[in-house]
Amino acid sequence: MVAKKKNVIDFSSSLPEIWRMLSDTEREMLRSSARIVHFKKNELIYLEDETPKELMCLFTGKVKIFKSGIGGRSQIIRIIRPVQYFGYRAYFARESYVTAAMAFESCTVCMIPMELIEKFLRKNGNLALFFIQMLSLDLGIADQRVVNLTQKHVRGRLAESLLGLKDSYGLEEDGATINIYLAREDLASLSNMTTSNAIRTLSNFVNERIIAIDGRKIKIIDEERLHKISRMG
Amino acid sequence: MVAKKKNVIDFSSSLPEIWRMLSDTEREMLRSSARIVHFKKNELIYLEDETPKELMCLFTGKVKIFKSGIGGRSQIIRIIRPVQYFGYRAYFARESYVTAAMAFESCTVCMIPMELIEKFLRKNGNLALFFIQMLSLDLGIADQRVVNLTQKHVRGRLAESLLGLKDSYGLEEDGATINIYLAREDLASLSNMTTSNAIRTLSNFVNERIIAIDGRKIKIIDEERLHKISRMG
DNA sequence: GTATATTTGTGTTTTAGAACATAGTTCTAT
DNA sequence: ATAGAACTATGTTCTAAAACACAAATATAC
Repeated sequence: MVAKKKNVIDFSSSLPEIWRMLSDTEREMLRSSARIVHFKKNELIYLEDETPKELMCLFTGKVKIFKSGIGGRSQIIRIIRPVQYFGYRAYFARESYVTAAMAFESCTVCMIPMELIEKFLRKNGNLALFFIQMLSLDLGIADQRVVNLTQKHVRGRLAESLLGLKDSYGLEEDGATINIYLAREDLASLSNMTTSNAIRTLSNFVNERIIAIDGRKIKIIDEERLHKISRMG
Repeated sequence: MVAKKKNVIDFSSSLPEIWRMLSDTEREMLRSSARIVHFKKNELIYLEDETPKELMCLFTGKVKIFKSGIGGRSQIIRIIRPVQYFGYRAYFARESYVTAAMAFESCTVCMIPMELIEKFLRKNGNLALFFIQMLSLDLGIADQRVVNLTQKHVRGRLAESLLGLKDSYGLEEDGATINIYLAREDLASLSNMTTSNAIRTLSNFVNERIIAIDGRKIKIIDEERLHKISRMG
């Protein structure tokens, strides 16, 4: 039997920022306490109200971070792409998770005990700054999102989501199709609208030749128009 | 002439968390580079697109952090009370400010060069953790706010804002009147609604004996009802 | 491979809240 | 002290988007 892949993970390329900032001893500690976990499509990675214990780094796959709101209506807060870190905010805030995370598709995630990370960053100013910068960027995005979701109309919000998905997950070989396979319901939850409205507005975009649809696959035809619609709200 | 108050600021009580974590040398450096600035009611403290240079700590007064959204429609993102730090996120993210800050009322603010703070926290794990924790708490609040502002109805959002104002600024001696003097327009901007709707909904709350109004002063009569309205959306 | 569940699509109805209009009231500046 | 500006209040109209209803098309499980 061939050696399992998980034992020969190249952390230096998989955990780029963190790995680079550590000393040799720290790297060894990290290597021995990190674990790789696989999640199937639609599997939950962590749940609201759980106690955060590990820093997670998405190696492969796609993840959504979501919140269940009023009357259980759930809302996607952000999406994670390889190689991004997630799951650490609540630990640092000394809170339970206020969000949940689910695999959009089959995923591999590296889990590192948060105690270890906290220990490292107390000594390692660069690592501390790295986390401060990630949190600061996310907070800026969250502030922007408040304005976008509350002030833009349905078309603007959907256009913005499509552009955001393209930014996060890129395009397929044809240079136009967004590289994600997403249910209309998720697209709606990301854009803060009902599923009906996501479907309807998507159809409108097709009629206006801004996008093309093949099942769940979305091809961007007129990106400039999308930008304009997103900007105008 | 009497010595100016600003020269005898007691940093140990005014900058509680940060001061406590510093060494004597660091304290001396901070003392010599910090400056105290006074802002009059409605004066701008910093502007969108400016370059962030200083950590700010509100000693006295009340401050709003706001963003101008689609078509210049402005929205209050968060409010600051004494003694809270603000104005540092954009520096850490290596961005320009994406928000602006304005004094609700006459304020004193302590300004500390961010370069100094960054230098300190690279060496000082506790200080780094302090900023990480503040950012993590704010990010959690921002995520919650996205759901609240997009899913709750007007009544729920207004009830939530009133309770938030009470939490931030407390009550007056009567144990019921919220200790802030706020225009309806600001209350609307905080709750993501039009001024008309803020006024109308406030009137409804008065009719329902949940609150009482005397000009801009708001007295909470039935806090339990407010909580219920806020929770139900 | 077929049955069942889920997702997608579209038309219709309803409603919350924005937009607008106008008047009375309270600040604020000189 | 008074004029003008800004804020508060309330009624009316209009509209975007939610809610609902029901096919049709896919996906998933057994």
